[in-house]
Amino acid sequence: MSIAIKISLNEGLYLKEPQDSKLGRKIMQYSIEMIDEFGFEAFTFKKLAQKINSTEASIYRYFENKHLLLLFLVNWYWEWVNYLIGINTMNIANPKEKLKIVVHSIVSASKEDPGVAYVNENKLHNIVISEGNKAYHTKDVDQENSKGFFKSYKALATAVSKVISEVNPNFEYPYTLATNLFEMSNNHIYFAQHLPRLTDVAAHKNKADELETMLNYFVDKLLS
Amino acid sequence: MSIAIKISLNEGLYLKEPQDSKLGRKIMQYSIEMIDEFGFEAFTFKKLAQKINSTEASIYRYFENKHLLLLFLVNWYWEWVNYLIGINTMNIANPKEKLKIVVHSIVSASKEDPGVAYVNENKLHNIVISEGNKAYHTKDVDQENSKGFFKSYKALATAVSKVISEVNPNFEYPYTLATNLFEMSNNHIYFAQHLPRLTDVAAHKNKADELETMLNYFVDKLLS
DNA sequence: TTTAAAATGATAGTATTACTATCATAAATA
DNA sequence: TATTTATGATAGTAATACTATCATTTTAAA
Repeated sequence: MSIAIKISLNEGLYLKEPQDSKLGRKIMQYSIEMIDEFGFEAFTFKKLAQKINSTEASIYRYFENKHLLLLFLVNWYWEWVNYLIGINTMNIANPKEKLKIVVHSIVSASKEDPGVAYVNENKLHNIVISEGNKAYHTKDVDQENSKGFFKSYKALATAVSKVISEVNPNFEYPYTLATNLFEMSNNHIYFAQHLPRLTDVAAHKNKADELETMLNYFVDKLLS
Repeated sequence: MSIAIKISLNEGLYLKEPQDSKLGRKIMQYSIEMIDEFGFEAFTFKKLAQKINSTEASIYRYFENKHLLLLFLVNWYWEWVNYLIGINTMNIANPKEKLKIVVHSIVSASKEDPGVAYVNENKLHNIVISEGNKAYHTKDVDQENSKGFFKSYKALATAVSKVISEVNPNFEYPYTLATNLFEMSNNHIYFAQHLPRLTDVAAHKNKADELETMLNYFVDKLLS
């Protein structure tokens, strides 16, 4: 028996659901690899087409452009994290414990294997870390937002903010803290790797553990 | 009498110092205007050349490409904030008070007028908010970092982290908190404007004041 | 003031990017 | 088997991101 996970995303993000066809899944798999390897700026549909022995035209049948592909991938990751949080905190009554699990899920999502063959969660996580905020730092944010292209991120922020409010109902900034957890998580992994003077997370050791400890410290202090 | 402020930046950021010539200053002034208006992606040297009645070739004599121009502008802003912090906290003995002034300087830097005619600090601040992290989210970070292209940001982070450590010498994450203050400041202004579900800062009211209150709350809680 | 040097303008050209369009063929489905 | 549907092959276009060359203007030195 195998359980197939398919994450449903806003239909405006793609022209044709890539998860439903061989070519579509190849596009996902190899775009993740190539963006991770060469960076989003250097990534083009032409290069991707060559890599997977297809054509530019075929890829354009799935995604309007590479920005929407990035948005699709990033949304996929956010959905995945949200899904994980849901599973991992299921049946946990204690809010504090719940929030610890949330933090752990954010930091370690890429280590859990969902069994989606065409998504390398580790590489996708790297993309979210390095290129993720390009997904919403664009002149078209408002228009894209009105189409629901950031729904997954908002849903995730809302879910986490609820746990935060459970821990401390008087805390005035649950949404801020929620998004800040994601942003910090991404930023400080990136800083530790590339700009170590901007963080206290050491580059050498087990970054994820250190990051998790740090986030938990911030959370505890802020909600006490 | 007039005091001319000239912010010195890493020489690798430009081919020819733009602050020293009429054309150079025009490039700074109008690139700020155009990036703010149309966004970094849509901004090109060709369009800028047309705007200022110059040529692409001439602009390329000042900056290798638009990414380095962005880096230059963002560094300029970081230097400017650092300079302001230095001035504003001068002769303030109490660390807590000092840190409050630091926070205020970060949030309100763009409101202070340095008398640099060719830099609209307000628009530049918008650029830092919307496009700032593209400055260091690139495949060439490591190489650019080794050339000192992020020195200004690091210097700023170091300066703020020192004040943080003055307030609480036992706090283990002074650099993290310092950079987090900048990132939060930028993010939550942006969120309030474009993705309000991601923040507790209200879009309508005086965002800067609200943001400042929020940052002070975070700082106080974390350092208590 | 002349002269040389430096800065800018004018123009052209190239490889790449980001697409769109059309038609043929292969694969899946009814 | 017929017929949608998906993909491939190919071509073409406008814009981008440059580089190169030479003429002209501006500035600074002699």
